[in-house]
Amino acid sequence: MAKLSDMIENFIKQMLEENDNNYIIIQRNELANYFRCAPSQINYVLETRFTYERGYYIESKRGGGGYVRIFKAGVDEDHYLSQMLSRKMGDSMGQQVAYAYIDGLLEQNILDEKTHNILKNIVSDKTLNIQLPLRDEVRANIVKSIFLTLIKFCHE
Amino acid sequence: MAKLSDMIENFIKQMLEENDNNYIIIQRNELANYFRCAPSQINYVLETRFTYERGYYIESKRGGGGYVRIFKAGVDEDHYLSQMLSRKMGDSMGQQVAYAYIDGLLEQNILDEKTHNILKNIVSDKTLNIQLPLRDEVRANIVKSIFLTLIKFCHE
DNA sequence: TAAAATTGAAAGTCAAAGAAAGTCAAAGGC
DNA sequence: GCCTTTGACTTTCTTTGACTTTCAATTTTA
Repeated sequence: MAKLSDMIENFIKQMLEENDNNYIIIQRNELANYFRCAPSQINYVLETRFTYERGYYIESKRGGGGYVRIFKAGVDEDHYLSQMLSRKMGDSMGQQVAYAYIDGLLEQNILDEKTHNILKNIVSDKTLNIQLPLRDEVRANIVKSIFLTLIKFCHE
Repeated sequence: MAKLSDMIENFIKQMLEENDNNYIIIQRNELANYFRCAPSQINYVLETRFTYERGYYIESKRGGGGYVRIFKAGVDEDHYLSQMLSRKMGDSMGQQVAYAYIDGLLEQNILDEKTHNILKNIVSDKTLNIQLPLRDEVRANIVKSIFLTLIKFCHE
């Protein structure tokens, strides 16, 4: 019965949707209290679901008056794609990171669900079943190729 | 007494029939418990009876809140896809052959132009820049994975 | 009274425990 | 001899809790 993380994820996403800004501010302990879970559970959700690759950015402050601020990347498709490409995408990429990038494309409404699914399966370890240094290199190439193709489509 | 595997197979098929969606979600351990068998028995049934050649697609997640999701293709309306699926694609595939398969998906209106483009770039020699016996094997896997995933989405 | 220490209120870190599912090889039945 | 069945072991994902760090406000102290 471990849907807690999913519930928290959806809760945060809904807050982001309903908000006029591209960010929300939460109190970690308050949210943990609301869901009756350990505060670190919130960190877990943020670390696994609201990553840079998925188009999110987290900022926080400790101590009195502390907070956690969650940003969601903007809606300019072209900009989003080239940002992702130019920053951080290395020559080697693990399965989870690749998944995150592709999830981000769905969340930004750049891909529909069908394509999203196809691409995730393509970059899975199961499909890319070759030796490990190579596998992650091919995967990085594939993900980059996806972003490149999408950028081309922006300019048509 | 019918074999256990057959009983489990029928049970799952019935669940699929009675469901409005083209998929069902089960807990592996729960089902194993229901049939009083080892959990891995469920895997055996899935591997031998719910293969993609027969028009099924399996998706699963481990850990807390884990599940197994079984999709059934709507075979009737999708002549093309089910034909391709039951036909064996080789374990190795050159660029041109892969292109042909992906072009076919566009012609059958199974893919839109954007996705079609992304996929063709993925299976290109340029993206898959590894040594040659391996390259064609990975490419074959990718193309198969595409068709496999499409099963999920071919219900009216 | 200004710097320094104290305190309490956040958030962060990390590792262990728990909860599924996957793998694989050996044993059992026809 | 090939399907089935089982069970031990592995891997992945989630949840929890104890401990740490940071910050601001307040209180002490020179």
